[in-house]
Amino acid sequence: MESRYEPQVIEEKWQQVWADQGLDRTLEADADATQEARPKFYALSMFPYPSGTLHMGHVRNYTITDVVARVHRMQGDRVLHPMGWDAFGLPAENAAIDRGVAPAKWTYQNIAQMRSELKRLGLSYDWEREVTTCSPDYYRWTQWLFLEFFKAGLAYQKEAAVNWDPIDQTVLANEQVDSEGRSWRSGAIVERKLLRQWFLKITDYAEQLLQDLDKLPGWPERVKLMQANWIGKSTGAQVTFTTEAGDEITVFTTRPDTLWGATFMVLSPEHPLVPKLTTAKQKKAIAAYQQAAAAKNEIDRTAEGREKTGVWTGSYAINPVNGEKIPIWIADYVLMDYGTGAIMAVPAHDQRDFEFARTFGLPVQVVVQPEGQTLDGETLTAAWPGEGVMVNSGPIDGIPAGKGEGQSVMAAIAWLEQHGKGQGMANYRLRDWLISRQRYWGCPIPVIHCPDCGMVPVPEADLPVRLPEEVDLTGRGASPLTQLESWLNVSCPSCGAAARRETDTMDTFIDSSWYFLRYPDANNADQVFDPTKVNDWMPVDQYVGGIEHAILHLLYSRFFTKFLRDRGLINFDEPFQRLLTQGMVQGKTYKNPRTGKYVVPSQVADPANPVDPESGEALEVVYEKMSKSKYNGVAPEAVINKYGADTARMFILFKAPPEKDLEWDEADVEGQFRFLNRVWRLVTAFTQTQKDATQTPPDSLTKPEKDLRRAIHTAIQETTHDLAGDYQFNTAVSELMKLSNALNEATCVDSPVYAEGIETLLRLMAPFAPHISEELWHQLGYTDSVHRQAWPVADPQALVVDEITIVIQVMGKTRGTIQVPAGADKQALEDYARESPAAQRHLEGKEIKKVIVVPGKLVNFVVAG
RNA sequence: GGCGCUGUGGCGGAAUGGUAGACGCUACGCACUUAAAAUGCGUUGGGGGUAACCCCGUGUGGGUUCAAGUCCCACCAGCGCCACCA
Repeated sequence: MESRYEPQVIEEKWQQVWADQGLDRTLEADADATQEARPKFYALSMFPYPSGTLHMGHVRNYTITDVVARVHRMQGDRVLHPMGWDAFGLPAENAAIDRGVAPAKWTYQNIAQMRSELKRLGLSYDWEREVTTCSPDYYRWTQWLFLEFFKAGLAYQKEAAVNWDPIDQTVLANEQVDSEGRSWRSGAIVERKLLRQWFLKITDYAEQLLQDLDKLPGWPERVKLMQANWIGKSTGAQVTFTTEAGDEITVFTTRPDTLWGATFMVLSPEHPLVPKLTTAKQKKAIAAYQQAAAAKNEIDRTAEGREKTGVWTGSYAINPVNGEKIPIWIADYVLMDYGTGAIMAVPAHDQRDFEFARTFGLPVQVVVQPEGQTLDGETLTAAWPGEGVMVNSGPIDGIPAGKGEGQSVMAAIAWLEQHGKGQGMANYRLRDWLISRQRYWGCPIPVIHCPDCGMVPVPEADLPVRLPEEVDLTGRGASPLTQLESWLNVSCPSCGAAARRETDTMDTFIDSSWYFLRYPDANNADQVFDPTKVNDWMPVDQYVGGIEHAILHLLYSRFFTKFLRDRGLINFDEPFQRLLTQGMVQGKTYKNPRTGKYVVPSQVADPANPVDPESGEALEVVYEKMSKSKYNGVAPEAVINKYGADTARMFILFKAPPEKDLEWDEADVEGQFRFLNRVWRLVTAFTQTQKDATQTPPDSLTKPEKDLRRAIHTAIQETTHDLAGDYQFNTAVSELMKLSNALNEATCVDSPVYAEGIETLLRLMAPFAPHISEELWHQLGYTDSVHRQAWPVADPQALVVDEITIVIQVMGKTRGTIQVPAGADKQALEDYARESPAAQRHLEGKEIKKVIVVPGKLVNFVVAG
């Protein structure tokens, strides 16, 4: 009587057994001191925000990392594979506002829910190292790290613009402002308001963060490119202009060679020198322009497009290279927070400056003359940013002009430096990181404001600064922390005077910028971590997560790592050795192409030929990001209930390469379930006929045995290859299918080779489908876990073949194949090929000019005519 | 505007410069069944031929090579990131 594959039964059973046995507990470096030192492997998935339910994207992310962790365990590494919760953030506050549930309660309930869902996936986490960023045990050390930045002078306050909701009188996060610039809650047009904010000085690390991207060969190129773009280094020179009144205005330019063509200057409306430069006559106009610019939010500023606006200050500056007197304007196309907030305008060679000059009738001076043309400032219709020869440029006249580090730029920098008028330098687009949030559910910034001592850090012994849990959240007014007198009022740690706590909390990106450093020593109550343990486990060997974190999270984590290295806390400078950015999981939608509306799948009568039940129009089937409004979400719970976790895991790995988007298709899931059923029948049928699976293969094998053994060892070789380095889980799974097919077709079911095949299949399958592999492994009669078995190693002997297939080509076209002895040399191959019917057929009457022989592959005849 | 990535059957996708389409899904046919489901077997890029075989085919156009899905150049389409960045 054959048993049935019932994933629900065996999955629950084995999850319990593994938990009881502590199968997934991490092995520390000193755990097996008597044995040979084992290599460490740190496998990490980006930890989730506990929103309440698991979605398919999570399943994909964690399954990938789990397979990697399991393979490394079987290969003998000691593996760290932890999980935790990125638990601070807005949704908890929203839940509190909407439903009156305390953020902490809501968050911990969600964590419990998601943890139990995660456990049903059979992920091999060491749950004893779980971290939760909203727990005082964790954020105490977040605060401690903040103080390290503070001590190092890298945490500072300055005025910065925030999104201000004038109706609710509250600060909004960028995500709370819709595309039209309105508050998500009140619907009011969001204003910009200057408030004192905390920053981390990430710009100090701009150059290192850029340079060290080269140290990351295991990262996807595009992620590195995105980071490089974000850091945005440009090289050029800094030049100081002096006004008639003697004030200095410094500008940054990437084209110092065009200095001789600067005909005016433009300052950002917020530039501190503007009031001083403004003449009495211009005061009104300037003030009006500044006010208009300040009121504009980012949306308006970009929506305005190309139209150039600006006002003359009434003052002039002297161009340091030629002594010319040029007017100083203000305009909002010059940004205060890039470069110096001021530019020299070279309208002949910069399109923006050109447009500005034409709008306001300012002079245009050509200093780069392209070959074969004579540009004239009067008649120019667009700026010439290209190459040419320097003209009207005094000392650098006649030098070829190019972009970037071209000759003219180098010459100009050399001249500037020699005459003390400027110097070559680099500028970065990267800004300092604004980390303060005027919100409740976050890590409190551990600072006290004393009327006498000023800003005083909370002493280490007083950490953590606990986030009070008894608060009312309304979504209106300031953060509840600013109302909570019992919490707010403290005595100054330095002088004892009455003082007040800082009420801002930290950006949640801070919490996630160091969590990977906590896992190696997650329960340390005395230290942020034991450096020995962190230095042992770090860096993360394989990090897996969504591409949406390509810039911020990964950049911030790199910044933290470099900073902590500089503080002497750790001995490495990059946190993530290898990075895999997995693609999205998309759901199937039925979309009416005319109306753009989505139809509920249950209303589609014939899925093969979908029509709109209302209009009868044909629907198109498109895969898009899962969402309620598209009726295309698939809940992991439902899939596990129906097919089991093993099917879900296998399907997700097989359906697409990990970095590509994956189309969730029920029919394919069925197919995957069928495969596991085939394996089940294959192995259970085997255990009924074959008693001893442990026999060693005999010395001489029959042909079918040899063929099967080759299939087995090819599967080992290919699967191992697909799991090494560039993870190709989809082809690895297909290798498992091939091996299963080979065993199904094999005739030598009584041979020890067949038993070897069955065992190998289970071992190779264990990381992918851990439950069914374990169950069948035990059905073979073993009592130890399949997950504790060694990863199989391909036997080169088994891969040896007697005969190989050689391709016959004529003029590069394949004309047939021949079987030849495996050891045949070049000459023999050519001889066999000449005699082959395919060659005979196509060579008849032709003159052979050349024969290309690629041993093991092909013979190609090159003929005349 | 700048910088990148991707284009392969009905579909998802395989192919160290060397037999394009592995593996799977779908569809069709057959077997088993009273029937269905499940399962098993077969076919499944296009065209021609009874067959052996032949011709065409990896977004488009060129090139390199004995040989190109793969390398180079140009273009087209889709996607991503950055963007009044001096």
